[in-house]
Amino acid sequence: MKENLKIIDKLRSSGLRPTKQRVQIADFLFNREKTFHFTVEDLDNLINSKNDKEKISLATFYNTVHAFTKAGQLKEILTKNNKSYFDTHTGPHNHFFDQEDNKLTDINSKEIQIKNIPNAPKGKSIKDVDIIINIKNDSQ
Amino acid sequence: MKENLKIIDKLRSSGLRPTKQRVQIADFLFNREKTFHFTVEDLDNLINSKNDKEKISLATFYNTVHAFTKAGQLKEILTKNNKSYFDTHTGPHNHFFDQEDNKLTDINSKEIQIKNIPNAPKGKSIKDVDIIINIKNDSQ
DNA sequence: ATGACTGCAAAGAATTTGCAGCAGA
DNA sequence: TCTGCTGCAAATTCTTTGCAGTCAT
Repeated sequence: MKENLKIIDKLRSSGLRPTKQRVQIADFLFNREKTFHFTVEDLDNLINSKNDKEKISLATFYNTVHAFTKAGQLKEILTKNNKSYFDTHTGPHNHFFDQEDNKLTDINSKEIQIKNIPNAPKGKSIKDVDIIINIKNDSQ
Repeated sequence: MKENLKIIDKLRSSGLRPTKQRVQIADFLFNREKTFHFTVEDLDNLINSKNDKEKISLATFYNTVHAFTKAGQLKEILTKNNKSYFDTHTGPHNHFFDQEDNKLTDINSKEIQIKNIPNAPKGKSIKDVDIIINIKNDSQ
């Protein structure tokens, strides 16, 4: 468990106590090369299928994922699926969403440019911009 | 009810029977100047508060709105609210979403340009692109 | 010790479904 | 008449909440 020191630091620096469950979730989410897109249900399945013994409860997945999101360690992504998707890649970038298998894929932020973003209405300011490119199988 | 002939035609041309409920909903949605953004709950409230007598059931609102969407008369819009929003404006355009009062506003399509839309992955093609500009009250 | 966190189960919100009866063609 | 549509209620799905017990500090 030596390699989890940085995970524990990551938790602490977000004001989160490094509980067994959070360390396990954070380890699963953040100790990987490629960015990872998931729903809470995915997390539940993927993590709890490993532990035959101590299952982490759904409520804890929700709590933890929201805590990570609020702390800026995860980013929530919109989809046409009316479900919450999260992304371990928190920098500015956009996504393909495949409505046939409900899968998200990163798009390199450099590739897309939006021009002429209009001003926000009076009294409002722009918080962020979500761009989703919906894709489907080629029509055969 | 003479003016509803075009509504009835609109329904028929989408393969929908012009039932009393659908005509009433379509009349409410499409006989207006400005585009209209709504959730099913909004529709229910707005339409059923008028009819004291015959309320349209929630299931019918869902059925009808989905039928209209499939027929291309409505467009579904993504928001950070994990709720289905619909828009009577079906042409290509984008939206502001105000997370403080959960309201959508149209952005004139001419204003925004996206450059360098990447190619879809192998075997996939782009269906459409959703752009949402999230706004909030000015920080005071 | 104290405050935060977890797990469970129940509640809640949005949406879908099954099906009997009704209504448009 | 016949098929599609409506309305109701129950069911589903995703998410949140309340709270007692547990754990980190």
